[in-house]
Amino acid sequence: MDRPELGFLLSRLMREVMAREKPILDAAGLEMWDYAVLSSLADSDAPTQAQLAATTGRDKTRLIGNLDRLETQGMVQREPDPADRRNRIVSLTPAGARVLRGCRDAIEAMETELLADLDPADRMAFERALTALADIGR
Amino acid sequence: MDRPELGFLLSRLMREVMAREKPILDAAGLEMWDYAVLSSLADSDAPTQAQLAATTGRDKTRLIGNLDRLETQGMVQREPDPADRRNRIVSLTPAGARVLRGCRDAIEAMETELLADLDPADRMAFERALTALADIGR
DNA sequence: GTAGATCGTAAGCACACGTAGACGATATGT
DNA sequence: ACATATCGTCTACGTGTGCTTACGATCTAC
Repeated sequence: MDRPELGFLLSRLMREVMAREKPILDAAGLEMWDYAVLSSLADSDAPTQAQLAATTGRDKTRLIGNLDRLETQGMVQREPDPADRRNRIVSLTPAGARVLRGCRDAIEAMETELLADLDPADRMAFERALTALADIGR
Repeated sequence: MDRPELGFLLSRLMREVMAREKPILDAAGLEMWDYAVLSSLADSDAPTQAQLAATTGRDKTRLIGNLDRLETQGMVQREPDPADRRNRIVSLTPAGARVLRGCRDAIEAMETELLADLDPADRMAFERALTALADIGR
């Protein structure tokens, strides 16, 4: 008997998660990538745009458009790096942090509901294993 | 402390899995989608193209090109459905099944290596939970 | 000071995607 | 019989994607 393949299971689950995230982000006026950027911004501090692109997995040149939009929406600000003025340091504004907080709460609630049917021990092992595996690609 | 988000963890892991699958599929001369089609073909029997598109998540019109290529490569055949001649029933040829078998073995080996560092109990719980979760979207 | 690398930005490219529209062949409802 | 719907196919469109190149500003090495 074949073990079902990791890739297929992951893509199916991913599609489901994204489908459930979309209405939440729509309500906040955010694209998927915007949210990824905001979220990554809240975790790492004072990243340059190149670092931000690397951590989010977004192309460096594509990131610019997202930042432009987020900046005009007042959720993000770009400041020159005093240490190296080629860099632009991106940071969350209070408004951006507030929007992000709302989305995160809603998404966390969605996720706990998604995982609710699992056996509690399996659920914790799942989160633990997933966290470990996601760090493999550094 | 925030629980890291499911979507981000999944996308990171997915990227890693796909990166490791790519050389295997390249060696077999298959695209990602080709493999998904072949694999789905091996599991469900006598699907029409519409059903195949639905189970793989591929767009109906995009699937046509993949089937064309796979058919000229002799891995797949399309036959009219005797019960409803509007349908075309897609099936694996022996050659297609052989190529698929090779890829599946290689990918399974890659996956066991990927999961090798997990605690055995966690690994089993992870697979169990992932399988259950992937079925949520039917 | 000069040469070379790096950062953010802009513009262009080729490609994959989903969607929609049309078409012939076929099936179904009345 | 006729109208309507479905299936596979093709074409066209708009969009998102990564990649490449170029540029000015800036830093680093020598």
